[in-house]
Amino acid sequence: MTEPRWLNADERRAWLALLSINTMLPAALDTQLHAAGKVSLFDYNVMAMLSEAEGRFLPMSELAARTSSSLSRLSHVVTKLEKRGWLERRPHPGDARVTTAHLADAGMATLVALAPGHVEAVRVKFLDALTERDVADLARIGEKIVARLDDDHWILRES
Amino acid sequence: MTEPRWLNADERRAWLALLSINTMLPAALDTQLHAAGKVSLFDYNVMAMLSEAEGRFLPMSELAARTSSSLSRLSHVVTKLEKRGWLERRPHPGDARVTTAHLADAGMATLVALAPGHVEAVRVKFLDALTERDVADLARIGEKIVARLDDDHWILRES
DNA sequence: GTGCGTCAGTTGAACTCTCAACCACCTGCA
DNA sequence: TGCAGGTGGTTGAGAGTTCAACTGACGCAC
Repeated sequence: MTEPRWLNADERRAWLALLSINTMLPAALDTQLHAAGKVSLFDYNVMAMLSEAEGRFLPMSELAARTSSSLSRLSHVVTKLEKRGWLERRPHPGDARVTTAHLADAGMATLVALAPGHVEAVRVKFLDALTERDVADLARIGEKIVARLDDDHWILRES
Repeated sequence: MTEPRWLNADERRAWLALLSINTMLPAALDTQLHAAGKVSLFDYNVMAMLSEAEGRFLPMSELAARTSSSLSRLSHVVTKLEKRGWLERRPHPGDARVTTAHLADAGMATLVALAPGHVEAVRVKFLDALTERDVADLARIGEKIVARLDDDHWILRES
């Protein structure tokens, strides 16, 4: 039971800033998306990830990985989005354990309608505060943190 | 209605990384705190902010500002923590609209017991992935983002 | 081919958060 | 002095999230 290493000034600043961003940034983006189309940031992301996948579908577990969420959370949300006609669940032909989530045309249309406003909000609330250099640094540092939290996270697969 | 400015490669990397950190980091710290003492990261932070305040109390609105939360969310949580005997609400002598939240001795004891494990988790899950330089960069960039989201956020008051 | 451990996903209950409505009090101003 | 508007805070309902328990299906071992 050794004395814990408390945080130094920069560590504390970095941690407090991250903590604040963590609550304020999703809140701001949620507000914009909810006003524009009664959609949460998480809902949006689920659909965005599907829209970028080949064939616009993914197994539930892969979709959970790409949204950094639990399967349980995803399952509840997919049920909700399915009721709105934006998504569809289908059994996987090769493995009966697997369910795939497909982005329906109505979901794609919603996404297309929402995307410009959302991207603009991401810029206004976040990216516009930074220089090009900052953005590159943040990408690098952010990916280090992601790697620490999950060493084979999908966002590390490409780059 | 001009064409939206889509994200370039670094912007996309930075945004996706931040989004992932945003869901995974609180989840990891919540898990540790919940295992150690049935406390959420937000609960912990509420008590930590009070412990650092002079006299170990703050008006609800100031506490909300320091935890980047809504007054409503804070009020519910304070009610919960009050039931556990860790906090106490008191009326403000000078202004009857104001309620102050006081950290009780039992709350302070809980915090002291939890702090070493929590700080260690912050290091393991996050800071240890970074160099000194990274931490300084992140602090600087993070504070820029915070400023963009709330230009007189309390963490900007000191530095 | 039967049995056992694991994997993919779902569900319901308990808990948390958000949103809007509300109350009490303070402030300024006529 | 009295009332209009703003501030600080609480509450309840509804939406969302987590956790643990559960179902089926795969796959390998014998």
